[in-house]
Amino acid sequence: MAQVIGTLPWVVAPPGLSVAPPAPPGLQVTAVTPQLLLNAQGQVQPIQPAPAGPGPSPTAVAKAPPAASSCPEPPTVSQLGAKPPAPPGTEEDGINLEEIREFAKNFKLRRLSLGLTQTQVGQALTATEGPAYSQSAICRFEKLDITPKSAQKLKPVLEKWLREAEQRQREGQQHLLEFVGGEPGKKRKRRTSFTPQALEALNAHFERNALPTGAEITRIAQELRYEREVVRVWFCNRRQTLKNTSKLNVFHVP
DNA sequence: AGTATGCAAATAAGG
DNA sequence: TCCTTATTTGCATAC
Repeated sequence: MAQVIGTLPWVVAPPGLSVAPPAPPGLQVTAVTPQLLLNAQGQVQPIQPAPAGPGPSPTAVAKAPPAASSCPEPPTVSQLGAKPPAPPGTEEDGINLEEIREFAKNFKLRRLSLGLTQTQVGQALTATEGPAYSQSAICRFEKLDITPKSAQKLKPVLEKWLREAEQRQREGQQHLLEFVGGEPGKKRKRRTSFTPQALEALNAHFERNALPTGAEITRIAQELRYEREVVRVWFCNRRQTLKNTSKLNVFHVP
């Protein structure tokens, strides 16, 4: 059977490594994130020409699609619980929902006892070997706003971390939020944030050709200064989004 | 300040 | 290798 943690080739990016931007002036390194301090990833971000307005106004993102958000979303744990017959022993695809619910509740309680925020837990998990999760993930887990499958995957990770965190507290609370363990670095690649300029360019390319060849993707990537893979995936996702939205519109003619 | 959440990157799985 | 489809997950920001 498939196992918990997937096997990702993405190497963990040790925080605090210096980027070597071969890029021209006006280089931008990943949008500043308030929640996570570590950026690393050593990814060269896109150049940022002259936007438009010299004004200091920060807000300038353009909303393209009107958004018809109602895709076939998978049911979350909490939703499943609201089903008619949901007596003791609720199970979904071999997953004990009750147990997960209980742990989620418990987890939150114990997290609070440790005096930690979701953000801190997320950071701790990120610093850890093994899978990393964000504040969002912790939040969703506690609320059970995730699929049973995801919850099942998260549970052991949180369980282990919590146990060790409590133990560390018990002993000298030396190193607050860190712990070693788990396998070698297997972490999800950090999510790329495209600049509005880059998105504009990407969309322009997409309009001309939604299915660029490998060579074209390479060119675009170089032009925009993003990893080729990132650009390739962008096109895949863009196609998917387009397909999904138009599919919806067929049945929803306003 | 923490937490919740919308949109969309990133990933998994089957060609 | 890279596509599609389905899904997981996180950045950014709203609350």
